[in-house]
Amino acid sequence: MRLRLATWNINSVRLRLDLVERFVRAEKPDVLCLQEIKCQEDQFPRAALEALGFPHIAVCGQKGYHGVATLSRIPFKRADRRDLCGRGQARYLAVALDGAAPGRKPLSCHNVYVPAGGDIPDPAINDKFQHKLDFLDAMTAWFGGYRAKGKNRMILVGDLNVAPLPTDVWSHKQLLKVVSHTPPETSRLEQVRAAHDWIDVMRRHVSPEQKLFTWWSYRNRDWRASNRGRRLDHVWATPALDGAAVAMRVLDQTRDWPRTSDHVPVIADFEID
Amino acid sequence: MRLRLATWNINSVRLRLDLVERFVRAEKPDVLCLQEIKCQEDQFPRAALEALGFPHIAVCGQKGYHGVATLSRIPFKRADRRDLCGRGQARYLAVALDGAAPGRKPLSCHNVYVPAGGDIPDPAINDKFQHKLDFLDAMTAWFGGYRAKGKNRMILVGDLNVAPLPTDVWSHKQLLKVVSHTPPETSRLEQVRAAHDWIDVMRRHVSPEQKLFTWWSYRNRDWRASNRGRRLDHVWATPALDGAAVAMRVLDQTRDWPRTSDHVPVIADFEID
DNA sequence: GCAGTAGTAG
DNA sequence: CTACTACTGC
Repeated sequence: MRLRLATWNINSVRLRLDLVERFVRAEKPDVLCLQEIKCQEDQFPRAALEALGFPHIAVCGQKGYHGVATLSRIPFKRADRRDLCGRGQARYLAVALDGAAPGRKPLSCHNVYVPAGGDIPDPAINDKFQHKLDFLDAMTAWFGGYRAKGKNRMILVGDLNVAPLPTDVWSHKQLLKVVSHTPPETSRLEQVRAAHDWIDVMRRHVSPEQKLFTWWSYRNRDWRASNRGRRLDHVWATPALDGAAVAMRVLDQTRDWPRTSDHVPVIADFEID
Repeated sequence: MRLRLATWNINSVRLRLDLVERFVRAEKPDVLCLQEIKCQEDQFPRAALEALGFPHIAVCGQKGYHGVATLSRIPFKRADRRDLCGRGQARYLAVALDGAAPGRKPLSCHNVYVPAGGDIPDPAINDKFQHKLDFLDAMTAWFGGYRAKGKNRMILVGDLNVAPLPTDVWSHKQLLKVVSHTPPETSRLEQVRAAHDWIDVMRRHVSPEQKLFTWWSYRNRDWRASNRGRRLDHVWATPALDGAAVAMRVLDQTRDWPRTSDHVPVIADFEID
């Protein structure tokens, strides 16, 4: 079957429910992973999103900040909300997409929101940066520990808050000392990736020599003209899914929608057997 | 000449500039008195309101709260910002409308925002209520002291935050202990009125037996059905203008406008010679 | 710049 | 319910 998966840091799902609806009606993803929902589970607009065609919804939320949710047209089980580095924050939600290929090999979807890391890239004086590095290390440990890692069919999506490649930022040189593109972050993200042999699906579809962004700050008034973006949102897949990712698109037109998120959605189409 | 004067507690002029424009284009007042502009003078949208046909603008503002402004199509002079009871708040602005009848008898317009008074109608335990009573007494002293009071042509408008008559509230009985309609307030407002022989222009046009409201709380979701309003906004004139107020209207349709103020405008037409 | 929080004010 | 003040976070 064809599976369309989308990820979007929505920056408050309650405030942008109308934009989620607009996006879903236009693109019809089968699975939609949201980050920064900024609400508790009981405040999540579940009914409206069910009505939009997602009967299966899992929410991992907290008050005011962070929070992730996975919406699905197809059934899933074992929604796993996990506090990966023990700070009591809602940043990781995994579901087993058993409805994607009933009776066949399992497929799981891991929705992640990595800490942004604050302003100063020094863990000694900025605990938020320390937390970000710790969280990335915890991801390495958690996913590295998955059994039979080479055979598992897994998709990891979300706002990883790191732009790993020089072409993932508008200026590699200017951003080397800016949180999201510093060597301690990019090297740790590479450790996360390598520990599980993750494939960077977006870069399978867009050459690493080409600039590719998913986030533009609200502070740039003309985001498209200045184009000071970063690729903070990612779609990864395990080697068992290599070749299954048949298409990928970054929906940057949503960045012009009224009162939108500073992140744009990323869509990946998988051909699952 | 015919002079159309309007008063409106706008509850943030910056947030509702579009509504002011809509009102002005529809009703074309010559003088518009705003209360609760909620900004300092340098934040006031002067250019936009000049472009709307008010070349003469006086602002008496403070940061965040209160504040009054008088906009005029016709020239005025001597804008008098006055702290009537010495608490450093922006609540009173008078202008001399010499352009209304050039070379003739003077005409002045006094724009007032009386303190709301808090929740508990007891000056001993609620200083905001004390302030309201003090402010009303200060108005009595200030206007009572105007020279040749019987001959002066003066108009006083604004949000006086008192509903003096039983028909100025939706339930006289239920509101007798609610700030805005308690005896200490209504008796003090009557002292203000009597000390200068002010005429209650609105009640010259609508019988005191008829309910008449200018404010409906945001908390009533269906304001028109429940109609739990109060007459907090007023238009007064000195006896020298008796008979000059040829028409009066309460613009309650604006209460249905999107994101509107909880107060509606009051328009009074004067035939000035 | 634009979310959320809390408190104050109306 | 809807303004404002601030603060925090991204």
